[in-house]
Amino acid sequence: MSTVLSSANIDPQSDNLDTEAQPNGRDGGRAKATDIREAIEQEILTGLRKPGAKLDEKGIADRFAVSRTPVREALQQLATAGLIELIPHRGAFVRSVSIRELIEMFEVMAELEGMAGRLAARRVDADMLAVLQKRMVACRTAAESQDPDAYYHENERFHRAIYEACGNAFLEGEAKRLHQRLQAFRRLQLRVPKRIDQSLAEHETIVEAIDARDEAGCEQVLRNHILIQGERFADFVALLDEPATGTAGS
Amino acid sequence: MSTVLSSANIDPQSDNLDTEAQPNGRDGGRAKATDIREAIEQEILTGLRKPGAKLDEKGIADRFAVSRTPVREALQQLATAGLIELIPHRGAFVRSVSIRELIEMFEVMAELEGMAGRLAARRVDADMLAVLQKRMVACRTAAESQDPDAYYHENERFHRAIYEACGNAFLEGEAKRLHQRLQAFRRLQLRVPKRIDQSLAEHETIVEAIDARDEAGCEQVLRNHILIQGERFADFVALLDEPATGTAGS
DNA sequence: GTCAACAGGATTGTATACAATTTCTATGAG
DNA sequence: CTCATAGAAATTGTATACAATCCTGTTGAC
Repeated sequence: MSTVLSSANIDPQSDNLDTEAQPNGRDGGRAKATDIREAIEQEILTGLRKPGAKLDEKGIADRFAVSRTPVREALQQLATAGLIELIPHRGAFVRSVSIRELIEMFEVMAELEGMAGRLAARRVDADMLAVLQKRMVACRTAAESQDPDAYYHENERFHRAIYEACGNAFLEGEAKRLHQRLQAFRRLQLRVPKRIDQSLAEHETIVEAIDARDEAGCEQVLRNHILIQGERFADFVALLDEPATGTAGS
Repeated sequence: MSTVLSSANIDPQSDNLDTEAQPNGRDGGRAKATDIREAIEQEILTGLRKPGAKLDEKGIADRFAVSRTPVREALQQLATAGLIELIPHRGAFVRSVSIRELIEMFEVMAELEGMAGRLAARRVDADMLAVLQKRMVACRTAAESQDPDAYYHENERFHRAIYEACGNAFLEGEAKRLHQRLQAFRRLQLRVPKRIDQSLAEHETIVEAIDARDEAGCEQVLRNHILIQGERFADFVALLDEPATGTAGS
């Protein structure tokens, strides 16, 4: 199975992660299946629930003060989305993402992003271009503030703007889905010192290419923009390797 | 909402499509949630269940001789996969695919296929190449038999072989998923008279490109190979237009 | 001391019961 | 005759109960 990121068996993780982890706002809207799905999804993507960790139905049900029924529906959805694995009669487990699979995902992401950029360069109108430029400026501001989290956020919005500009709603959906799936890793990746400056420079090049209606150029830059993240990330994990690695047995 | 393919309101479709439509084989293995999902999925993809048609929980449950619980789980999965739409307190409906969305999906499919071809040309080994050639020959045999269904089947296997040869398991999964999603439309598309011959010729070009390790060439041919299907299909529906079109209001 | 077999407990999968919401139908006003 | 409204029937969403399966700890044979 090769190396795996971020092990489970660190903490039994009693599944009542927090007593305060109530759904949305006060109990105004009782937790529906969708709320539960989103909550757990977020916990997985942010790394709160570690790969390999088991998701206890009863525990989650108790935490949200509902029965197991809506919890199971949420788990079904998460399984179809590929975030967890549902083993019959054994339970639900956060899927372990191997380095290999992660690189593969970045490879596909790069292709989709490149495609979105190419289409955006072909189809963008004045309004959309203005939005993109605005998002890019926001990225620059965030970068200057030297706050990785702020940049992370603006970077997110910038890329989503590109998806939206591509004029292909289906592609937009697929790209957002995969983007979200990778978000936890992308975040880590931005810690690398000079990466933010480089990322920002690439953003500028991307917007210029779209402005110039340079389809091939935009595709190329955008694709590399993502691929670099994948490679950098691979380097990153190759460096630590031991610490948080190896789920079952290294 | 623009034009939509294949309307629902043709037949109440009493949801007991068939009394004989029992699950797998005899009742040896009782119908689990997965079986139900696959059965319904197939019914949707083959066009048996038409876009907009409602999926009655109780009806399906009765048909498979189970309670509503596993049926609901199956529906959840299908909703996440994008095949049906789950409207709260209203029920599950087969998603209507607009022509626009369909073209968008073909556009993405073309990109993924092109990518798979490019990677296959880069990474293929002797064994995989042999498999591809074998699949291609099988396509030729089927084409010569003038049997659209036979060709459809072999065509399916040929494309899956390319996905498997690309060396990116994640891409392979995504491509197969989308491919399956489009299978119903692809099938229709092959009815066009000379399309099979042309498709076969393209297959031969693709294998040659992979054999020659011509990444760019293979990507190009494969991408067009899919895009043509999308365009042809758009032409196709534009032709009929009226007959089986328009779900809510034209 | 090690390993296999078995019983008990715990957890998942399914069925049934009930609550919440929507849709259909009938009634009556305008 | 049309439309709005109220109530009944049907359907979805959730909770609870039960069945099937798996995990754990103990016992006993070798």
